Amino acid sequence: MKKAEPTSDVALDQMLCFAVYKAEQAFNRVYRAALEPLGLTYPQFLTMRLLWRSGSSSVGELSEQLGLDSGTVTPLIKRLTNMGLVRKERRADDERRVDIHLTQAGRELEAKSGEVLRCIGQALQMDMQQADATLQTINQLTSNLMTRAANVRTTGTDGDSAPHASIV
Amino acid sequence: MKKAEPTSDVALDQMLCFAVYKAEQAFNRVYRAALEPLGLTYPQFLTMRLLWRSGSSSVGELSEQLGLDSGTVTPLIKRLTNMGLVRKERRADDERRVDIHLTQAGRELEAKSGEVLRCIGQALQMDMQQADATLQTINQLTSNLMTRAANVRTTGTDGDSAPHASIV
DNA sequence: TGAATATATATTGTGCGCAATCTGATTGCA
DNA sequence: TGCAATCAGATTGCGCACAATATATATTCA
Repeated sequence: MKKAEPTSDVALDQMLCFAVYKAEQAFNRVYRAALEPLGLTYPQFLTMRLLWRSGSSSVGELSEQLGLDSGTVTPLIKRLTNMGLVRKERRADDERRVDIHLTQAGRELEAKSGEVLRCIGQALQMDMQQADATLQTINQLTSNLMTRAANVRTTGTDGDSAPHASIV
Repeated sequence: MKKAEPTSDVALDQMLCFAVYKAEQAFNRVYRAALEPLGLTYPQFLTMRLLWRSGSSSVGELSEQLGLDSGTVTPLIKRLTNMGLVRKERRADDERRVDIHLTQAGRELEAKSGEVLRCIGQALQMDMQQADATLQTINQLTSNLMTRAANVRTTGTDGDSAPHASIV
């Protein structure tokens, strides 16, 4: 019986994790260029988009929607505050909460966001169908990973129930 | 004629960039758990995989294969060195180059990598077909983005050549 | 009421990731 | 030979991202 190979013979480019890793890099780089005129980073832009939709939101709501924890969001908000785009206000009826409000400058910045998305849309080079299909595919992947994220360690050596360790 | 909306009405979950962003997060979290016994981070694991394949490699080669610049790779290597997994050696025939060699401990760590990949494979919950299809889809996306990454700013207001700024 | 518990946010420490810059080695060419 | 241009790595500074912890407010319930 053949001993299981360590599979280090599979190149990075054939691994799904690496493909996602590079796709994220690629998006980030395109956004970096497109966002340069606004002076925002990509996570800052996502945060501003949430605020443009809602007007204001608590730190916790933003964290949850972005999938980030307070250790990431708190300093991000601090930078947006320093830029004069948002304002923090402790909620009266629950003083643990801190609401983030757009300032006038923050509201005005939305006008420039359309051009950013147009840039990215152009870089994407996909029609709606293809973009949507890609979206579905990636969401399926994420959904699978999140399901098992908690109980990854339950494996053991249960043979072939894991379909392929080679492309992971 | 309808004025172009800022499209902040599109939720993050419908945006392709955000889907990729979250997929990367998900992979990272699954890997974080699976790599805990090895004491490696995900980028460190990728680097070790390259070295397990090649035995040794220059900083530049590693950077290029990982798609990262020296500002990321140099300190990463330093940490692997401190862990005793690799060793740096200036190349004799070109003293600008620094080769990274596996140590004995570094070589021995490969034995544990199979279990990591088995973990991830299990978390993925996909058969080979599906995983490969997903890989192709994502690589196509990355490839599109990288093509236009350089000349993102060339847009102007050229109307509808960009298929959709809404899902970007 | 008052003490445990839970919740919301902030802080600290570590490790990516990248732009900009620096140093030293190599190459090219006048 | 000698000096500019180039190249390989390293350094610095900033901004995520997350685990662990701290702090302050709310809630629960004995």
